[in-house]
Amino acid sequence: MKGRALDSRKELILKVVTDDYIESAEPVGSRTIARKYNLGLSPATIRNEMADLEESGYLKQPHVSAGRIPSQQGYRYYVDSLMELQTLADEELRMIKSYIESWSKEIDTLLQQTVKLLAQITRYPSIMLGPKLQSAVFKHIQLVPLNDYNILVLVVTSTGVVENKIITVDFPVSQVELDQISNQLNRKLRGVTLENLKSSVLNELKTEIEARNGFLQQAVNLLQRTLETKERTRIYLDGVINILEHPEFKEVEKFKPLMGMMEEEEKLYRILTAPTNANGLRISIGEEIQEEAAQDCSVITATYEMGGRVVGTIGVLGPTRMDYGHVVAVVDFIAKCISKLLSPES
Amino acid sequence: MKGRALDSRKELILKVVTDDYIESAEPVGSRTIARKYNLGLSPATIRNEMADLEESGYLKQPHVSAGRIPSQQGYRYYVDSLMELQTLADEELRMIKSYIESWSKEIDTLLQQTVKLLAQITRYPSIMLGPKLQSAVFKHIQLVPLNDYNILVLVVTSTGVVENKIITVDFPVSQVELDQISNQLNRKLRGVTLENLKSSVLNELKTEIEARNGFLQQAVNLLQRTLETKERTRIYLDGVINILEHPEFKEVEKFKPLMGMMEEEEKLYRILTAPTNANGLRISIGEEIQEEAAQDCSVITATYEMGGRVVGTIGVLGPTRMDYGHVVAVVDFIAKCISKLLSPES
DNA sequence: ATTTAGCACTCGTCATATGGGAGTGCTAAC
DNA sequence: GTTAGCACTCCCATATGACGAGTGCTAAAT
Repeated sequence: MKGRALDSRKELILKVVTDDYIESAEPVGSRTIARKYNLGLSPATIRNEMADLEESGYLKQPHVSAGRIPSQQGYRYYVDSLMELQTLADEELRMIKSYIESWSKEIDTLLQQTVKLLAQITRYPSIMLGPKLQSAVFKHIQLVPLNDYNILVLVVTSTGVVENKIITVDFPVSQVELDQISNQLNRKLRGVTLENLKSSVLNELKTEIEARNGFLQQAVNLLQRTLETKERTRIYLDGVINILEHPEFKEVEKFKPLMGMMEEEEKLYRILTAPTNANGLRISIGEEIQEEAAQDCSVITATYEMGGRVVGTIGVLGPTRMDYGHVVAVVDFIAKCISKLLSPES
Repeated sequence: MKGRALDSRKELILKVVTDDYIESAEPVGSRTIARKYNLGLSPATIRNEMADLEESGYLKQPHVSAGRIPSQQGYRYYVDSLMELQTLADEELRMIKSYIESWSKEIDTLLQQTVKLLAQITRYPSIMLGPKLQSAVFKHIQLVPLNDYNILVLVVTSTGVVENKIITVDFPVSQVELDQISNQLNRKLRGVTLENLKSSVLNELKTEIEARNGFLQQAVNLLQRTLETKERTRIYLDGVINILEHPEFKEVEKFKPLMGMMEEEEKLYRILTAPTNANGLRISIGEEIQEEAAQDCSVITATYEMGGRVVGTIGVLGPTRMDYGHVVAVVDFIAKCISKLLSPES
């Protein structure tokens, strides 16, 4: 009974119930449906259908004399087959346009602005993962001595991302020596992707220069250590306040676990990096999110690219009773915008 | 009547009322005081004193048949004259110690950890302002061409802080040319504080090299633009969830404006940079905070230093009914810790 | 003059009762 | 297969009243 495709009238009713519940946040009853949407069906018929839908797991009742609301399975069916993708409103396009026009070349600022924009348009908390280091192309390395035993390693990649790490060494190294090393490394490594760099190039380099140059050897080690310990890209979060607009969180106790989750980068990271399907879009509903605190939430994410490669994820968190049709369209569109902004052709 | 010093018995009662209210979050009545604290006074006497304290503005009543709670003026008097500074608990010292031992040399990570620690110990939301750029000492500049018209300007300061900015130029500049420029600038500027750099040194340099070198001229302009547009240091925030533990925020509507405020860096910045007194400690109560959304809150901040100069602020936000005696001690102590960590003597 | 006991009064809180309304399932008629 | 009718359930908003904590005031005690 579960999971079977529904006949078209049941689909219609499931769709109407879900649409209405998403809009009103109130359980929807047969009478409401008959009155509000002209389906040519009497409340009694609708009741029968709803009872069937409940039995097969698509709807549920908060309590016996209330209307129906979609179950997780119901939302899933809705999202997969029933939902109407919305087109962006003029106002929204206007906001996006003005955002694109005033984009910052500072990647950090740009990402911050992007996630703020997404939160503003969707009116849900929005989360974004910075671009993966791996897919960037090596551009420049600079070694700056801070004092005798501490060296600042700067790695610049093709899009202006700067990674920096402080490394402690056992013996003093002079500025001049460091400059030499930087220069040699720059010559050798320009144009290599960090991924390759990490996995193979550095090791080749190491054997190649074996014994030829003690300092260079050291420097390669430094670089390797830098890339290795650079654990995770920054996470951007904005619009947390938006979720408080929804009645399901009007009690603090409901909101608290979610707030806790959003303060743990670790958890946000896990949520955003769950596997996605081909086109990069992903919708996770309720328990599909592997996260205790978000059982009553849904997450919509899209991946974004940089020069044709997927490098990061942007997404929205909301109650399961979320405006899927709208948010999917927005997230998808904005992910495409950021991909364009990050892939320089000029 | 207002603001006059209180006689010792009134002080005692104001202190007891405030202490008790901070602990219980319930209005405190004369009977409670007489029973709980052995002051050798009858409830009636205490009532009379409380009536006086209310008349002169130190206490107020939520409603006529409830106990008293401190007014803003009452808290102010408490904080200035009555509060007992607590000493840190062993557990807290242990946490701080383990934090110091595992400190990260990445300044960004270090600040993140610090504010998390503060939030954990105080159980209030904690905010921290990154070190002001101005007081840092110039260490290194690097110009990296990203493509023909975009140049990444990297400025490294004495403590390993990296500022980066992308600058667009009108005509292509080659890597070699940029290297020359970087080198020259590095020679000239090493050891100068950014403050001096911004205000005078760069201008001197500009006139000095006038016409001698077109590129160098350009580069100085770049540097100037970089330092100018680097508007504000990053703000770190953690432990927002803690404030939800307090009954004054059990209704979402009370919490919402605060959440909104904490998502606006602009506002956090203003709160943290209000003027402080000599020793760097500041306690702002209720309306003393120039921020609509925080009228029922207090902020305790301390400044921290880097090589003897005040460079930033760290603080805690809580309800006016805040555990001042405890939080002041912790904030002060942690500010001193971070000052030590940031002022390298090794 | 100050302190205290006593007392009437206020007001918020909590538990209980009550009625209305929205919605259901079931049955019988269409 | 659909629908009208109806009894029934259960939430919710409102009213009610008892209770208790706390007050101010007055008068007596110190």
